[in-house]
Amino acid sequence: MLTLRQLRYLVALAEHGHFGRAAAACNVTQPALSMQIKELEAELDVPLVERGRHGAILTEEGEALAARARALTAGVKDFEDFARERRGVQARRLILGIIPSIAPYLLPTLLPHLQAALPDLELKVRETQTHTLMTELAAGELDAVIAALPLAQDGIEAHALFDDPFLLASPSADPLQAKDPRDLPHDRLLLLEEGHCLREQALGACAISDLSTFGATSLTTLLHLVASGQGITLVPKMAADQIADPRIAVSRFPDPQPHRTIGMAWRAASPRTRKLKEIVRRISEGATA
Amino acid sequence: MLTLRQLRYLVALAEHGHFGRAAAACNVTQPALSMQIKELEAELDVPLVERGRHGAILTEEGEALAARARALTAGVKDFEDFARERRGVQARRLILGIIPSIAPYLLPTLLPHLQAALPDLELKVRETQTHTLMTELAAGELDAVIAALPLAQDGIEAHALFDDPFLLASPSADPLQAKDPRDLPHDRLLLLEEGHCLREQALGACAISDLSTFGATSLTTLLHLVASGQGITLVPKMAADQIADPRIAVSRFPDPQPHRTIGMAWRAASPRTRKLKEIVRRISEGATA
DNA sequence: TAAAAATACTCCATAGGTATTTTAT
DNA sequence: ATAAAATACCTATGGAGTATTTTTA
Repeated sequence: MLTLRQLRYLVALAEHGHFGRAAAACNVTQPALSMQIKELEAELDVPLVERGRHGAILTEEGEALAARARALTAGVKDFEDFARERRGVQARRLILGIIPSIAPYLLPTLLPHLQAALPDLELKVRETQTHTLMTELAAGELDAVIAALPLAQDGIEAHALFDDPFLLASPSADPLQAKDPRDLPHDRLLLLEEGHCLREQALGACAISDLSTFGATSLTTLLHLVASGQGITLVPKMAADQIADPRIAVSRFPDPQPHRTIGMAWRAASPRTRKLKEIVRRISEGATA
Repeated sequence: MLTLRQLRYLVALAEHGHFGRAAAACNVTQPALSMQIKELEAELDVPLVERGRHGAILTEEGEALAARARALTAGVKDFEDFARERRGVQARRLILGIIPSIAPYLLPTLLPHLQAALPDLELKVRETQTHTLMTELAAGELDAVIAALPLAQDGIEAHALFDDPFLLASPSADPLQAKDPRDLPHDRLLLLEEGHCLREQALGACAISDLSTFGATSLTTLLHLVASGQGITLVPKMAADQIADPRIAVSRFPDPQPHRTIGMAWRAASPRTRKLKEIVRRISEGATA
């Protein structure tokens, strides 16, 4: 008979790729975890992990099953939280994931606002790229994620918060007036590195399918490059509003302005759905006001 | 630490409302199940069940948690099936739920057709009302459900199969020509009893919010009543096509014809998604051809 | 007072720990 | 040669069984 323990261990193993470390993460010894994984493989009659000198790497089936196991353990977490919520001792802590291109601009206004409106809420924030955030959200490590839409996927629901238009940043020494984003000089366009959603969104706005130039690792770096005259880039309005460097010229595109929609996502089964919707309401009201 | 066993027992208890019978269903003794439920209550710190002379009835929290537990255990079942599917020994058995107002008309053509097209499929059919079917689907007791849309809900996805128009059945002795369904004489309208989706759909088509007349328990009974001149009713075309009784006059409504859309639903996490989509494709092609 | 669930207890399966061996690079 | 995982073996926990008591309608 399959047990939750086996699923938890599988998730840990997938996470760490190493029996010893996975075991440590579960507060058990390595043989204990090894045995349970072995047991799981026997029960399912599927090899889940390839053992090797450099730790454990999951087979294709192992990965697929680990993903499902993650969803299941997250579901169990929600089950427990739900019970806690019901008995009145609602979990005050809410762990929120935000992408780096929003966090520094949204949080300074958002945190005090939420703190005042929902004083019995202890917000914890984590900041990384969309992909990682969504994995962690699905695994129940985060309660909600704020990032650019679309975010909905299996078991995850997303709600729009506000639109964030893209502006054009160019060197003041050689300024460029924003017109049709599709007519921007590709060879001067600077972007973030692969994996940042901002890169994909900017490419989308410019109707470029691929650009093989080097990618910066942060928006700040990108703006430094623009300031020093190395090229132009697209900046979300939230970020553009805070540019103080006189060497950067910011210009608005004519309508229809290219933009991304920022939204918030959470597990559809989350027991905090009500509170999360409340937060969505407050943020989107705050944004339009 | 929460265990799957506890969730399974909770589901069984919710199902049977009786510790002894729930235990029997789990192939354990009554004290074993009692202890686990007690343990679960202690862990969650929530009373789940009210013990009484007439068995066990779940508290409000108990019901809510049992519903979640059902979804979780279904997820675990899917996890196991997924592994089986992966290792090639795909489950051939597929348990399909169909509502009574479709089954007798769809199955005779559908079953041979599917049998021929997918010979490695062993279909088992269960026939009850939509509500029961959807509960069983969510609990993993069924693999798919064919009923009138909308069926989508949390964790369940649904696809349209075909439209099924409503026709008007009236006594041949006193026939009524189908015109606007909203103009039908309410006092002559006969319907199924509460809980049958056909009743709600018919009421919807006629734009009636409520009708306090007695309800028949099956479409056949309903048609007998019409045949004997007791009133009129709406019949799905599938059923109407098979009416042989000369005492019943069937007439088609002018466009836009009132209709219901028949669809198929399954758990979004089902490992059989591919095969189920294949079935949807075959049925909807068969319907339009 | 009788059906249903809880308790008392005993037993055994199994998860986990420590020590050690095997494996793969 | 050495890190990593498997194996061997022991212990202890806890889940399940039988027998019995308590509860409640």
